[in-house]
Amino acid sequence: MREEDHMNRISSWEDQLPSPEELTPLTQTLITPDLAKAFDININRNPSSNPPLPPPSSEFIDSGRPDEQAPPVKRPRLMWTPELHKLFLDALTHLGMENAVPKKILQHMRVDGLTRQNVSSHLQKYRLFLKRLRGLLSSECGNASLDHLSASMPVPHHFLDQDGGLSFQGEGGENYLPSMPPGNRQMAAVAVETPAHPAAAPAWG
DNA sequence: TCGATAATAT
DNA sequence: TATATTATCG
Repeated sequence: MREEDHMNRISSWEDQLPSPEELTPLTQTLITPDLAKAFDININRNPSSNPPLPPPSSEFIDSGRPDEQAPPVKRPRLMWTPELHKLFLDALTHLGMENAVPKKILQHMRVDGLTRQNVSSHLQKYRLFLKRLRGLLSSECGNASLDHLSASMPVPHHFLDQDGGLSFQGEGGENYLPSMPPGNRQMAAVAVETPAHPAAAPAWG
């Protein structure tokens, strides 16, 4: 039940996806469908529609205990939902890759329950992703400008694949360009205990 | 203390 | 196997 509920949340963002043409053409020029395919860009799609944002927070971890044994609380595995990743990219876009340090990213995301290490880990994976991306790009077209570009700004994942592989896109018609929502960034990190997915398709990596 | 990288666990 | 978590180093 939990898994389905979770998957339902994911489906919502994709359900409200705008047209690919509405997205910034820059990424489409940068990342070709083949490239996206190379990274196995795929998202679980579910025939259900749920509200964009997941239910309230799980509020794991209670650090309101100065003394006593605090840390024996096992932190469930954090799952980086597309929404979380969007906030992550949003922070990166605003801060810039140069100033994109876990701490600042964490502060910018303002996600309850999210720790700096979570962001650090995700940032590590993301940088690894960009690294591979750059490698492929420079190897393909041998263009150095792409190298600078990907190094100076976060590369949004606006991949589109007709075969079913789809990438991340804005929820309500917004893309990953620097756009600060009014004040609706009250989001909580959701974590699931057990994967329950035998071969869960990776979100973007 | 923080950030980056490597190693480990699930 | 891929991912997040943990550990180690600068």
